[in-house]
Amino acid sequence: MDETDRLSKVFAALADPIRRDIVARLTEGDQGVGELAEPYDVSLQAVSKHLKVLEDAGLVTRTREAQRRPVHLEAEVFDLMTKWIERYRQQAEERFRRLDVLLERMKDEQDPHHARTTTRDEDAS
Amino acid sequence: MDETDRLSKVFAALADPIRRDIVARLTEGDQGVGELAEPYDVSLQAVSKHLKVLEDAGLVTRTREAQRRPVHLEAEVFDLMTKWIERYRQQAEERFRRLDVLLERMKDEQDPHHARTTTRDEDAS
DNA sequence: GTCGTACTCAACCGAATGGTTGACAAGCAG
DNA sequence: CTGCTTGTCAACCATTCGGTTGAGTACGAC
Repeated sequence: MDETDRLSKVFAALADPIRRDIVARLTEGDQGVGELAEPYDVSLQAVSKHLKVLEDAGLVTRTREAQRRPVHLEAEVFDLMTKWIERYRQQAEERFRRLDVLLERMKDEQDPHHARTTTRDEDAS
Repeated sequence: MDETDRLSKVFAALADPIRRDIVARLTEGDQGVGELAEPYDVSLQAVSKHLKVLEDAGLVTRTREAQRRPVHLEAEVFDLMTKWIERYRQQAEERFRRLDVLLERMKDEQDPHHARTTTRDEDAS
């Protein structure tokens, strides 16, 4: 499984509110499937499926401890997302910064053509 | 649309590799639908749909400029994700830090029961 | 061994997703 | 007005997704 694929699975896993909530609650410590399922108005099997999705995304691992199967959060995967987001956020912000500089320069030059249809997109191109 | 809903849509939008790539390319500047569609082996209509998903998630806005409809990246939405991720990442890391302290204390006390079946999950519970 | 606990697996179902093609709309260019 | 460009909308289709119920498995308690 390559990184693109992994990233897709992580984002898809966190697209579901129940799964996001499970991840949130797991930061408090490992929990069994039954405990995790309790707050939601769905069957235990449904939660078991959600956990499989989280596991496939690498967000969670499941071990065995007597009859219980404690679920453990693997927080390192967050890094993958954070890296992706930060990379493009920074690029986007850099672009906006350059745009601001450009606009500032245009203002300084007192450009008489400045009054023409100045849509944001035209400025940015 | 509440924040949970919004977050779900953003994550879902970025779960698709084509949509992630479009977002990445838009950091270079606004682009028309045709330009955006060119690299992918899917129809223009398919890309148009992808853009609608990104727009519904608030990641992108579409304006009109003659026949073209330039697509513009709204980088602020990244913040929503980053906040969510960071919150739980930090909680998770805090928990691991506490766990490390606990383990350290156990070691210091030279606990003679330490040799029993020591799975990672047991340690964490 | 038998019972209860804690789950998972399998089959099914309706809704959503990602793709297609075909028809339509909005705006220049002649 | 006609035609070309640039997209969108609508209908359809196969696959995936999130849920269900029912059966099965793994383990500890008795």
